[in-house]
Amino acid sequence: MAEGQTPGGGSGQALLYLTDEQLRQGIEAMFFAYRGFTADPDRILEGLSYGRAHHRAIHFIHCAPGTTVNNLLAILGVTKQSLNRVLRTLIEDGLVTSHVGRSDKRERHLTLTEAGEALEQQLSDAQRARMRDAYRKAGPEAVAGFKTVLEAMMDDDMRRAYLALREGR
Amino acid sequence: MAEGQTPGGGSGQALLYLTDEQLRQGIEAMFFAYRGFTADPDRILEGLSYGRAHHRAIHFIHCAPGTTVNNLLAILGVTKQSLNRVLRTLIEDGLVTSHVGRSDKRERHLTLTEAGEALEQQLSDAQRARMRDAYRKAGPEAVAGFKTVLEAMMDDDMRRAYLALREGR
DNA sequence: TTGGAATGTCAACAAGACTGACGTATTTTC
DNA sequence: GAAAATACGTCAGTCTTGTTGACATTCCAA
Repeated sequence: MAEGQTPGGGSGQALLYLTDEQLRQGIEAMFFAYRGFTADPDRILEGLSYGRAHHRAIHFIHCAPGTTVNNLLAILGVTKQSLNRVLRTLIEDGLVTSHVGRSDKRERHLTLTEAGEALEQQLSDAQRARMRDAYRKAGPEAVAGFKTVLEAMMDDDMRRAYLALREGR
Repeated sequence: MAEGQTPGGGSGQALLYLTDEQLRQGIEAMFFAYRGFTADPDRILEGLSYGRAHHRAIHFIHCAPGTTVNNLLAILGVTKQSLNRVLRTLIEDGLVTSHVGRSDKRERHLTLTEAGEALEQQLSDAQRARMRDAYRKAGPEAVAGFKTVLEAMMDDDMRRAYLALREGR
């Protein structure tokens, strides 16, 4: 507890960006930015009877078509009961299809239907538009720094999942 | 819809960081990083009967002691009824005090008690520790870029609230 | 002084997370 | 071939945290 005000512990100058005050600002920036980050898709989903949970499922099924339920579970970090509620409505509404696996018939492979892809596009366009504006305002060097810090902030297994998704494309 | 793959529209090279794929990566990085960001405080609060909402209230009351309920409402972006439930438990448990305003008796001014400050320290230390590690790994230039992008990602009124908090200190 | 606006409280409800228990099909292991 | 493990679905119940609606108090201005 009571971490020092100058965490470097004597190296001075170069570590000014690690003061408690700087860190607190970063924490608040993260909080407010995340609100903006989710605001646009939330607005779109409001009208339909879907929520953020549906958005996340749709996003990752789009990224990894044919993924299994278990896979999705690991990425989203929720329980299967929780995911199942979401998936059931998406399948009922014809946005997602579930196919029994060929090699392993216990698995269900999830894919977006045409309607599902359309909604994904709509949500993704809105979120990317904000992201693009932010990136453009900030410039390429800032964006590189942004990603570096975010990556360092993840838990180890989340970073693995993140990097795996990048490679998969 | 169907935003182009190279959004610059001809400028080529310099705008490669604005491709849909780059933006998508940023979106996912944001998602995974936010999970890490909240993981440590969540773990601490798990044992106590508090959640993330309590953490947020405590954080901002700590930053602006004596703030009113309405003020807090604007920052947190929830309904007053929702905030009230959280505040009630915090007051009952002796972590927050609520004083009737002197000039305007409708207002309640909120402050952390000693116990409240202690919990704030504990939560904040945990969150800062992760932030500090991430910052240290990433280096000062990356951190500057990180903040620039986050700030550009906020809604206008959120950015105002964020900057106001920075100035207030 | 009276009526409207602002501040905050109480009650009821919904979304979405969680745990725990159970059932079924399939695969793997001994 | 029988037993254990895996993948998935479901039912039931709880918790946090958001919502709306109704209401009390206080302030201010017509």
